[in-house]
Amino acid sequence: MTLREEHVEISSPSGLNGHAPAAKAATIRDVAERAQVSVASVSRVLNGSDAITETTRRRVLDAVEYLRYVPHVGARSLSTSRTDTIGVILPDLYGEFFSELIRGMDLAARAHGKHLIVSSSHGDTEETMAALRSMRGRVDGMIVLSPHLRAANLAADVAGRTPVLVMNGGLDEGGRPSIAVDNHGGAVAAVQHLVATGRRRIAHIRGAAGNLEADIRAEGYASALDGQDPIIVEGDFTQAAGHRAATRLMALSPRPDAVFAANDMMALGAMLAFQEAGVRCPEDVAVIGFDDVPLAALVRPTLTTLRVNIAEMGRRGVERLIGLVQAGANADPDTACEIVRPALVVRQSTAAASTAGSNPDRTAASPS
Amino acid sequence: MTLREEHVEISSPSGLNGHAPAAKAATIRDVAERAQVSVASVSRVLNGSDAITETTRRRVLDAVEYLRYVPHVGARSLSTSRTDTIGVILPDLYGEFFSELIRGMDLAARAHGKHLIVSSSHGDTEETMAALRSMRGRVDGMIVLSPHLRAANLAADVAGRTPVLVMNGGLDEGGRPSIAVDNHGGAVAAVQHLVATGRRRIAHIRGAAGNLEADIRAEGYASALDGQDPIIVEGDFTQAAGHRAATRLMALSPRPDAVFAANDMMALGAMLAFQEAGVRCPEDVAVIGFDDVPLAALVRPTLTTLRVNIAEMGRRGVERLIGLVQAGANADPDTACEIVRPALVVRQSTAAASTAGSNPDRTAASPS
DNA sequence: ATAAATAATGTAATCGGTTACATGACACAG
DNA sequence: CTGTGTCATGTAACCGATTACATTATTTAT
Repeated sequence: MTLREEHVEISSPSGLNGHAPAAKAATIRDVAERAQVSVASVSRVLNGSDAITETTRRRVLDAVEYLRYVPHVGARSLSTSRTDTIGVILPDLYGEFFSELIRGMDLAARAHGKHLIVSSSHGDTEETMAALRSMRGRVDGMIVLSPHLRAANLAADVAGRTPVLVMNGGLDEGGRPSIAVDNHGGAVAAVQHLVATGRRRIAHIRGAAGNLEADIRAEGYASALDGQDPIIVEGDFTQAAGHRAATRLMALSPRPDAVFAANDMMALGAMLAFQEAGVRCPEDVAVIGFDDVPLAALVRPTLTTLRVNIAEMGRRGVERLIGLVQAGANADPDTACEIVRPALVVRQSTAAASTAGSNPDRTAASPS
Repeated sequence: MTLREEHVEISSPSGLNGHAPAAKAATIRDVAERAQVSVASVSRVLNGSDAITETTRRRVLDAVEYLRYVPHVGARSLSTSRTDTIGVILPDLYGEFFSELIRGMDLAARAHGKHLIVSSSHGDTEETMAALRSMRGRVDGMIVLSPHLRAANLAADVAGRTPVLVMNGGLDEGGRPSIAVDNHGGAVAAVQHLVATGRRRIAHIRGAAGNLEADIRAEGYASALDGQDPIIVEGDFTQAAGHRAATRLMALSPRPDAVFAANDMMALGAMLAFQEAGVRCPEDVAVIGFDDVPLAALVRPTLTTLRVNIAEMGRRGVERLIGLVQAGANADPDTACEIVRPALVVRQSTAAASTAGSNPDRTAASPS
């Protein structure tokens, strides 16, 4: 006991609501002192682990309440070497894809009492590494999204002991735990759908060069063409690129009667370009996208696409990572690559040249 | 010096890349030992504060590199009582509004070397408080978005010493540092624009009841009507609500010749409903939204709306909060309410019944 | 009644940084 | 050659939790 007087605190004049004035944050020792117990007991009550008398528990909880005590996270993490935080490194934060992903991750994280640190790297490999380094030690595990295979693997390296879950769309992860969309299968399904609805000249607007998912989708497209020669134009996943690509496709003769765009935004851009040029969709040209962003159901004609349940994927990612963290240095390294299979969602944009109708099948909330 | 032998480390057989085997994470003491300096010097080098010989600096940095040393964040935060992390509590994570906001915040955070913890509360006041409590001590400051005035104020209370920046759309923040959209001014501008383009029966589709921003926009609408009686139908910010509301408006006679929806998603829903019913936009009815989500420029007719630079708002928020954190218990409490004025973006949906054309004035990138 | 087992609580070491203060080295003036 | 000031570095206390182990109280067995 120090020299400080020990008498019971006189309820402060301003303490009308029964709270301490608290000029400085209370520590576990303050709580212990006020509850007349040891710091060990306080810790035990707060972590619900050991056997504790009901009396003690009450006393501690009252003191906690009165002092508005919140454990110091840093101190806790210092002794437990856990942070209850997981880091997410994204190539970008723009667009509905990432917002959906974060939503799913947040859901899972909350459910497990974890916190989420997000950071974007603007697609730059070097920045990805920087983000990673700065997160190291701050999180119990990380989820890294990168369109480049190399970046993701480097990441897992730099991370050292920190578990890393890779989500970069590549299936071949060299034994790293990962989750990936079946881009190949999705592309094949898209082409087959177009073929099945009678299309014969199917073009592809591909994603950014060097982007792993773009490559795989393009490859899937080419492999599914039944005899027809591939018609591929470059894109970069933006709506503007889709617009430009469609313009180039219209200049071809014979003009393609179907377009498989590597993502929805490009598909939308293409649809607008066709519309502006008086080329009717789906009558003259069918359009199919990839992702099923909410927008796909809001445009007219509504867009046929391959649905990836993005939020669900984010949820799974977090859950999987938490598993990895708990496994720790255990055996059973969970080295699997989980594959998410996109589902074909047929809407108006690929109708067989005679169907119409209105079926706004999804809605999107927006706040403010 | 302990009993452990002190001889120079034999370069490990696996250390081909010049790195330590590192079975456990290196501490500052390991670095000090390897660099043959004291922990104080290591700390000084790493924090760049004090005077340090070039020789020492090199030795330390080499050791850091070799051991892949990363300071333990918890320990650091324990002694400095800083976390270099800021928390963001959102009512929801759904939709483009929040994704844009987070994007802007991330940008600013990175620029200042801060980390971002995000969490959503699903609009529930109780959950907002829970999120807040669990973040307390984990962050240096928080940004709280809440559509309910009460929640935001409670939040600032619960936070205790942690600085809180409120962004809830309410202008009257009782002296709390805040950033808010000028919802009233925006609504007035919307109505005035409709009046100026010759509309005479202007209806309003309002946002969710109890939502502060919805209330203010509705109030602004009513106040700007020049003599005309208000025509207000309920909504909840979703596209589906806009659709339903428009259906009800079409049943009125005489039918309104203009609709001001409290956000873009409802405006889009309304436009679709009109379109399906054969009511032409803008010829028969003008539609104006609020927010300027990327989608607004992608639909046909393109949507006139009030642009709020959401990402910029997020950036400002973080910057402002960092200011608050640095000010600390200083005087000059920075109690201002910063106001963001939305800008009218005129597009096709409010053309004066004779204009047409194609002007896809914005594009949106999407990744995968 | 006493020993042994069990339950509840307390004491103090520990985690890994930062930093006030102490110490040592060195230069230069006298 | 000594004293003094400056600069670089080292020592050790401290931040606030957790938890192994020690201690005390309580129950049960004999």
